[in-house]
Amino acid sequence: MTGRRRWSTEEILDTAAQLLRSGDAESFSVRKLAAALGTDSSSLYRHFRNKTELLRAVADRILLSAMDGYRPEGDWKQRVTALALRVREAFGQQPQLAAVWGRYGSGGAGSRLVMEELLQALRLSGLPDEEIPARYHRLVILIVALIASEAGIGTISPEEYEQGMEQFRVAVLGADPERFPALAHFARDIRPLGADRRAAFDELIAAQLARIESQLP
Amino acid sequence: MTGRRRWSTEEILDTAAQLLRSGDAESFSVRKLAAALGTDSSSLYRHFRNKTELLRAVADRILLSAMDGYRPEGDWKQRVTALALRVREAFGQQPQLAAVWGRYGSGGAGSRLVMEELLQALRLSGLPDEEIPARYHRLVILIVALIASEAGIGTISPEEYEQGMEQFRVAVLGADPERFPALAHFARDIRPLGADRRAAFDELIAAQLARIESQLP
DNA sequence: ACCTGAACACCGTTCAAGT
DNA sequence: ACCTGAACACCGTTCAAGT
Repeated sequence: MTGRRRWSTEEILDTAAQLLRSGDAESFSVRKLAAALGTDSSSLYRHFRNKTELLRAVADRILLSAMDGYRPEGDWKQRVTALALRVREAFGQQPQLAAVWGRYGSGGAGSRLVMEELLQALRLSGLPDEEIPARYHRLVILIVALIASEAGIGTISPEEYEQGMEQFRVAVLGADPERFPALAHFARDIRPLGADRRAAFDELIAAQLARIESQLP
Repeated sequence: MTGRRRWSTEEILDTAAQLLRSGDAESFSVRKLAAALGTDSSSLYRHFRNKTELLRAVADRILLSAMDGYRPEGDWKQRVTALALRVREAFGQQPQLAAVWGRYGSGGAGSRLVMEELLQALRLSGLPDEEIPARYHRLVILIVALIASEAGIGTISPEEYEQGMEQFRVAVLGADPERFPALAHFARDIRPLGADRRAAFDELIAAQLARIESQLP
């Protein structure tokens, strides 16, 4: 409408982040982003090689915002826990970005901040330097997998969620006690995959940190 | 070509599984499945409400095949570990089904077998019955998250993988030692998210089992 | 009663042609 | 030098019309 106009990469990322934050984020597309910018989708391919590269850049900003105002506090275990929770929290608001991050990583300024803090915390644990990269790697795998998995469940549409719960109930509550004695016995207490994620997150991280601690020289 | 023909749900699932197993599985679509069956995609909507329901049914068969020939062996920890590895192995061949499973679960005969075996193993641990559902839930979250996350990384296209590695290397190897001392120090030993998944899987499960053990009454 | 063709409302990405 | 329109090659899903 206003004629041609050059968009900076920054403006594009901002608009994308905004679009993803808004309610209908489930159906983000390059075409919708272009429409929000008042241009055609083809113009965006000057700034990004493909949709993944664009989303990775936005995911990195989530990490950046997660680290905003961060101050390390407490012992190494508290620092790792606080860091993991911050990242989880930040992606909890943007579940589809969490999925991108889980698959491709982000590889920008935000991920550098997170990596640095996690490594610094581990260095305080008393682990010898040679053992830190492997422990670091496992912690990253754990944290990323838990956050991306939770986010994936968080973007299920209500109809699909209901379909899933229906089948879950049939499988669990309808289990024949002869063939599935344990399942029948616990049926009423078995929770679906999306339940109690925060508690499970805390506990699974704590277990891994306890494991590291128990193996200190 | 042979004129009209009624497809059983079984035949559809078989063909879908076969299609997903074959090389170009990355781009599975309802239309391609219909083409493989020699019919139109619209016919399939008589058997499934939507694509997710279809894929969930196929994912359940993966669990069924994972449990094929399974015999529990060893103590409870060995049983949990063996079970988790079997499921991981089965989905390793079908990564896009792992993604569906991680998001929606399967809720069929296969998932019932897995739930039963996991609960039976936990019952042998010595945990009191009241504590079993919560521990079970955490283990499921952990196992599902790790398998789905690994599978997600496994379906990245070579070009996208290379793009990601490029940015990863820049972020890690290019870290300024002043601002990122720990990252710069460990740069050469930091691995990408997809590396050493099997070892990380084993170790993260083991940590959780050790945690349960340490909290036995 | 069952199946199908055609359509609807979308995608990501490319590239010749325009200004 | 930059942007755009139009096209390519797809999607999942619905439903009137056919047999």
